[in-house]
Amino acid sequence: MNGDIQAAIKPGARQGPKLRTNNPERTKLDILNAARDEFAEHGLSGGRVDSIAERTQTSKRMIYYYFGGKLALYRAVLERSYSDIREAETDLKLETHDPRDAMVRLIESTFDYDDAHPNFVRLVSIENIHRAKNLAKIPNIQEISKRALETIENIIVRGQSLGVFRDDVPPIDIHIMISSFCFFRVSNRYTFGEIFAVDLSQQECRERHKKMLVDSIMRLLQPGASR
Amino acid sequence: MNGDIQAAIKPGARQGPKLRTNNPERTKLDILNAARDEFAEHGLSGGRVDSIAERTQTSKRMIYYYFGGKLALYRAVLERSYSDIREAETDLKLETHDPRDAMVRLIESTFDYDDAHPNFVRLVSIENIHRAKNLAKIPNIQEISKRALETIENIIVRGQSLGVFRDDVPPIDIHIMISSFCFFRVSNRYTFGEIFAVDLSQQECRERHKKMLVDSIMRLLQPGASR
Amino acid sequence: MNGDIQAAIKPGARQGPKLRTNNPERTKLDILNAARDEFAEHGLSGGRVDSIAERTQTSKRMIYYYFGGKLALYRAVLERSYSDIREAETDLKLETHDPRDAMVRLIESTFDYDDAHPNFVRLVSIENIHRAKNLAKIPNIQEISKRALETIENIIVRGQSLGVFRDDVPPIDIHIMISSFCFFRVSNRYTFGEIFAVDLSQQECRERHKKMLVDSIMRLLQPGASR
Amino acid sequence: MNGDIQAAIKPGARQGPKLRTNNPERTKLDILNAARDEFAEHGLSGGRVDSIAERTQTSKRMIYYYFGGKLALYRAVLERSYSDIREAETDLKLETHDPRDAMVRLIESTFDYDDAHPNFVRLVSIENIHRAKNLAKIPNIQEISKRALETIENIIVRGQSLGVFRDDVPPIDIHIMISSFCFFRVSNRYTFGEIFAVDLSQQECRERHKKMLVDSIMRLLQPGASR
DNA sequence: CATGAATGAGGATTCATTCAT
DNA sequence: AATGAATGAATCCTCATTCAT
Repeated sequence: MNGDIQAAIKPGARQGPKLRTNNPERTKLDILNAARDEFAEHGLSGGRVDSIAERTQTSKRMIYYYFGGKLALYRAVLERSYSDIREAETDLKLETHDPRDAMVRLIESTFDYDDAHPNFVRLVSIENIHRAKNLAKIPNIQEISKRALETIENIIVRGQSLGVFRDDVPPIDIHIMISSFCFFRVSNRYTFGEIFAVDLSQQECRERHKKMLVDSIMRLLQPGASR
Repeated sequence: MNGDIQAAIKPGARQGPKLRTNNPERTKLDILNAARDEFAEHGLSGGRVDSIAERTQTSKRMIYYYFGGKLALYRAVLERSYSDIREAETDLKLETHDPRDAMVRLIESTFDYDDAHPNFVRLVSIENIHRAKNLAKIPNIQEISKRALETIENIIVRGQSLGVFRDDVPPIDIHIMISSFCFFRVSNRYTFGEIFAVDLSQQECRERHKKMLVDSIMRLLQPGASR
Repeated sequence: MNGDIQAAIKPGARQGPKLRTNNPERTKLDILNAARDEFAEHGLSGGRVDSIAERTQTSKRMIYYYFGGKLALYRAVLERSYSDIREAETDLKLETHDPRDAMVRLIESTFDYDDAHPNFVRLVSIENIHRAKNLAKIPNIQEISKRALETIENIIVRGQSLGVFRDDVPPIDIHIMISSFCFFRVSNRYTFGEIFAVDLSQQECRERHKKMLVDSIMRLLQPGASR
Repeated sequence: MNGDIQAAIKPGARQGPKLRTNNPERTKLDILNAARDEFAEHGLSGGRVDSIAERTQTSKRMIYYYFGGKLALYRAVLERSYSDIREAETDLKLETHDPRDAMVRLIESTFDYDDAHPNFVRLVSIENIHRAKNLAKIPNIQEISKRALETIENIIVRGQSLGVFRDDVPPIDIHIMISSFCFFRVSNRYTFGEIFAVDLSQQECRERHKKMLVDSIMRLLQPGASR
């Protein structure tokens, strides 16, 4: 019916397959990594399925084949990002350390993780713009994350029984205190840097901030009269 | 596909102006407020010009007439949000207070501002996703914000000369310490709430957190041996 | 970011506007007629929005502008098709005729309408494949159609009171009897023609069938013993 | 966009065969039945190869393996549907009955067949939308169907020679008269039901209509003056 | 100062089909 | 005899923006 010019070049559409892996897991992971980068960079609405495809070794079609759609892919990215961080956390083995020492290590590793994973931080920011409604759809998300809180609880309780930590601060509040600083200096690096003409990503600043956070939390946990 | 015939669009009836103000300033402000809400809710890429128009008393055409386009409108929203917050800050008149008292007031007012203006927090998060490149386009943005840092510097310097504050912590680090917590508990309320099954917006939690932050910063500023 | 070959020719997309009417009603009607033909020809799922656009003086974009989507457009077509036929029916003015004469006229006009409007017949067939769920969404569809039944009821009741029609056949059954034949010989023209190697659309056949239907219904309505 | 992460497609798990029959004929029949249901429900363009595969015990790949493609499968479904009905017709053995009695039985069995096989009715409607061009491709389709007409011819000729049937109505017209009513009340059940708020599938209505059709055809065949 | 009508360019998704073993 | 993996080509739809008065 329309055998006219259909056969002519369609420049935008020539993102053919670059590699036929015949390896589903590898292909899926390839897509997942590409999607993580794209969504971290542009958000859910700003991320383009075409751009994700261009970042992969396969075609756009495979995104739909393996993930079903843009939203489902975003959710898969979110899920993996959260299991990645929890995996990193469980590797720490802090239960056996002296509580003060364990706390310092926990603070530093949290600091280092956010600093080393700006894309994770961006994804979490993005998900908060969406009021976490995609995170809520991920099964077992609370299970996955529970361990983070258990770790800090364990350290604080042990410190309290040794008398080195005060006992009127809930572990979750210490957690949010630590997280907020580690997260913010990565997430808000740009507006903060623009407004105050500083570069929060510099090595010198990073070390100073890490020390300050440790200092701040340790002082906060110290038993004795508040102001 | 549109599932309901009732929803069939009647363009002529829908996009017309609801009110002919003949008052340019009022119309512009109306648009600006609508845009702030829309962008805060959905981000820059997620925000829809149509939706903004629907939130106003005028038509979509007026957005282009007065602001030129979506991006320019977003920047206008950003600019106004930042001048709003700086205005709030200058109202405090902290220069005359006792330094410790001034610091407490500064912390509490920062806390209260973010808590009371979640849309501002959201806009800043969104702008960070865009790496603050729109903020950078706003003339005098550093001028506008400089005062915030001057205020905290003034308090700390006065405290140091009175010997009530230590002198090895840069004012900007205290600022980021305060900001990070105040901002994060609003910006990351959703993912945090989802993961740990808590509601950070509750009155009881708000008061506890405000006290903790004040306590934490005052301890941090206290002269004397760090751990 | 991708200022590469985006600007190159995209042959498939060059169905620009052929005419800028600045006349919404005319444009809408143009689309509606094109859609009627396309949907009648290929059904709802088989009909292509692109093809509809090609049949019009405007672009595909206007279909979405005025109707919202493919399904909504299909429903608009359906609605108009049904109001068209009811309009034709109300023009008959059969209430004043002798009942037998009125019945003959009603039968003949029903026969002629379906014969002259194969696209209407096709649309109704198509809508039945969809189990009339789109028809059900049209407001007042029963109101629109009620008159058809009232007409036949009026004729039969008058005939019964004059004793020329039997009174044990419900008007709606007479209606379905008439409709089924008029409709079927158009709707099933193709399979019937293929199987029995006849052409139901020929003038001679049409006249023979019309006479037979009138004869059949008049015999059916005749008072007196059934077999 | 897929609204539920649960629905994320696991292609490997979804498209695999559920049963390895090692029985080609059984597999083909399984596919054919699934295809009949799918095409009857959604038409040729609306029917999905994926959906057909899901209805079977095998994989989508087998459809191509055994039938070659969607269109060929549709034609196979059509062919089988038509041979099924002709098989039913030849079972009647009407040649030996009294003509009037045979005619009644023929009418009733036609009525019952369409009533009992709505999917056959739907397929025929669908094929008419396609102007029977697929039916035309089926070899021997006229041969297969010729018998239906021969049956009715045989009855009418015998009735005419006995003087119980008039001789000015062609057998094929009686056939279309019968078919149209039997077919229409199934094919157009939905639009008719929606418009007139009746349910043509109810038992009471079915019996009333069957009686009326028999009455109508017998009156039509009755020798004697037409109106 | 204001606007109703119109739209090009993209963007997400679906579908029948083929590849390679 | 059978299949898991992969895909080109549409196809529907959306979005910021401009035209013409």
